Amino acid sequence: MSIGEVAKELDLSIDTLRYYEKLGLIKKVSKINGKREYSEEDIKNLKFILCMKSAGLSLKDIGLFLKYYEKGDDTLDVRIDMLKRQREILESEIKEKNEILDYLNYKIDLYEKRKGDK
Amino acid sequence: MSIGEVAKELDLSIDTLRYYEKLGLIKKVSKINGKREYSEEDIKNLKFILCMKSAGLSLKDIGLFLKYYEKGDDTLDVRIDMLKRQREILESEIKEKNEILDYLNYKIDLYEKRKGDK
DNA sequence: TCTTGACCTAGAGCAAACTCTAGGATATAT
DNA sequence: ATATATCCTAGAGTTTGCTCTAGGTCAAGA
Repeated sequence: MSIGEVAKELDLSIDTLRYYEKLGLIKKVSKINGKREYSEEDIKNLKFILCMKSAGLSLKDIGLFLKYYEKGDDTLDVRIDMLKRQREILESEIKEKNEILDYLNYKIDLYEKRKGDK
Repeated sequence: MSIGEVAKELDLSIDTLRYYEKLGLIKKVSKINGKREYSEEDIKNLKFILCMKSAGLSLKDIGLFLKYYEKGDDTLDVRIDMLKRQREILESEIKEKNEILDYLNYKIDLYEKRKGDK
């Protein structure tokens, strides 16, 4: 898959794909005729990165995690810790966002009522 | 309340408080002896800003919202729109984060099982 | 043949949201 | 009287995560 196709598929910019590679989040993508050709493996890894990103990890932490991952099972504990810590963050974010959602709903209600009053 | 007290109370840095003021998110805080003295009103406004921030609005958008707010009821519609748009964003964020949470749980489970296997 | 489109590199630039620095004032405790 | 803590301003610097620029290669279609 060419970089343009991957970008479309994953909804990233071409620049971002090259940027992640430069940061070392994915290995150097193999090239054909000087052009990147992404393997299924590459795409799987990119999807994982996006997932971790949605979980709220910074690119730096994702890189760290992946480095541990490459070291194999010796690093299972560290990785579990990272995931658990992130899970806590995620849980409190969800909780907070739900509260804010309630507040927004309350506020919208209030405004709509006031609109009707005029 | 002094700036230091407010910072502690709202869990912001002193710099951030001055920064928000400089951006015009809150009015110039009155000063006693050249030192800021925050009123209850100021604190209420700061809390509102933090709330909007948690809802995911940028400082710029918060400033915009507050500007509309000051203009009074003529701007109700715009403000309702902003809040509704933000509500949608928030809802999809919550949904996504819940999915990621499921994934994290799955992943952690997997890892813990593997740990037991060794 | 010419030109269009997709790709390449290295490095500069950008927006957001802080955070820090330098240099200084003031007030309270010892 | 001196040291410590807290505050002040203006403006520079930082971090994150891109995004854009300049200058160039290469293959395919009109």
